[in-house]
Amino acid sequence: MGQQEAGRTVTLNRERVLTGAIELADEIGVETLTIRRLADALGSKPMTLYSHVANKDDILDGMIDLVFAEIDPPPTDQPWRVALRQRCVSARQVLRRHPWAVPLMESRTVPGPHTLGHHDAVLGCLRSAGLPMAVVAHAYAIVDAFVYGFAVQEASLPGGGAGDEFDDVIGDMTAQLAVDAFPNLAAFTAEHVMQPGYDFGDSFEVGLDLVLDGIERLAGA
Amino acid sequence: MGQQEAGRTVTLNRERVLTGAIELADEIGVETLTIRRLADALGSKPMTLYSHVANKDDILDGMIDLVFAEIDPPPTDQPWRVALRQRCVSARQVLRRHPWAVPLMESRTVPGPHTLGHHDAVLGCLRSAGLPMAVVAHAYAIVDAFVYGFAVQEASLPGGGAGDEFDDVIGDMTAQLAVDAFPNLAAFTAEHVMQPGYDFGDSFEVGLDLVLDGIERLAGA
DNA sequence: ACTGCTTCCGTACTAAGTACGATGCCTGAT
DNA sequence: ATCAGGCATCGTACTTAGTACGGAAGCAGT
Repeated sequence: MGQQEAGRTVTLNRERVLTGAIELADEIGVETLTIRRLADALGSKPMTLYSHVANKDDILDGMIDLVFAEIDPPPTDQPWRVALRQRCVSARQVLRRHPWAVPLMESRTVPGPHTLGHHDAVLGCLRSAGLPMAVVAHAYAIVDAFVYGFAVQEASLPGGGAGDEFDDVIGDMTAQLAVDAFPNLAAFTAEHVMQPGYDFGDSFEVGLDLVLDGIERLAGA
Repeated sequence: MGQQEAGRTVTLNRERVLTGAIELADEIGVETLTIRRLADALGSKPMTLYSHVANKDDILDGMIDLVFAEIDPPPTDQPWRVALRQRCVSARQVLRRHPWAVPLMESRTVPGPHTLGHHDAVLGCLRSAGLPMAVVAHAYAIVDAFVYGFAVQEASLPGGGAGDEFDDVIGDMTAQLAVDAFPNLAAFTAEHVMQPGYDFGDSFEVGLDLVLDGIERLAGA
């Protein structure tokens, strides 16, 4: 069993298929992730994977579940705000590693065990703080909306973060028709985005704290 | 020219292809949206579409751009907070009509004219309010993160909103192993989600106002 | 009616998911 | 040591999807 090269070890199993799929998706994206390419990356053959997973959807579901497994749950020995903040920062890091994850979530409606466990932990964090259920519900929905939404925006940014081609794209765009047709966009780009030191990601913690402030205020009422 | 049935009118053009694609995607989702099915829906043939669009990616890009065109820009005769709120509510409605839109955005990096125009209008709303550029940047990033993220979550909810199958899914899940393994999730579901009158969507305006509060506070500093 | 353009579409090639059945290695019993 | 059974692996092939290519069909202007 096993294979000749590429994949390091012996027998394939579900776990190995899924982690391989995640690594491949990180490299080439989910759109271009195919069973054949995945099999190649694992040093295996397409049909072999089907002994360990039901079908491609099963792989996709499993990938999402493993992504949730990567997110640190909120620590239980901290006040809820601190704990929730930590898990959000962790979530953001994970989603940055796997930019395909949030969009994929839209189509997967059956949550896996790690996903459920993670949600359970977050709800536990909020519930044990004594917040009323209605506030817990709002808090979770709002905080995750922000985290997921920020992740989507970061994912759709050109470039991996280097900024070179990003500047090029924006530069070209600006030079063309943008200045006349889209004056605000042009000014914003020139006066802010193109300035040294600008980093879209800086808005994350600003927004997160702002959201947590709001939740806290909600809890007070 | 034209065709025998289905599609209403005569000659095909880019616009008709794109709106047809959007309608089809609303019905069957983007995943299952194929050139062949789209051609069928338009009463045409696969290859015919290629005289009006470059390829499938071009269709996808065009769909996203039309979605942005559907979102009402912030009214210019209102204070920024009111104006921004209105455009966010509009955006949320549009993204609810087109649940596939946000996930699709992740993979499209070339914005179309309507997209640029919309962004320009929102930036104009914030800039004309006299907010400093840094605040404008944070505000836009944070507000849109929330709007997009909320849309993704709503899209991944089971059921279209009827709630029947939603309850079934959750009910089954709860009944199984959930109560022991995921006590917080179980309690949350039983005590809150399953209660009559619960609507996930209610968190949107709560969150939106909370975010806008935060932005306002940011602007004050 | 003829030329040429625009629009359309029939055919066919390639990539991708995956059903089916065969092959070959490993284990435990003789 | 040999052999039967089982399981992981894979070769083949069918189906669906994107799309290149070249031809046909309707219309304008001469």
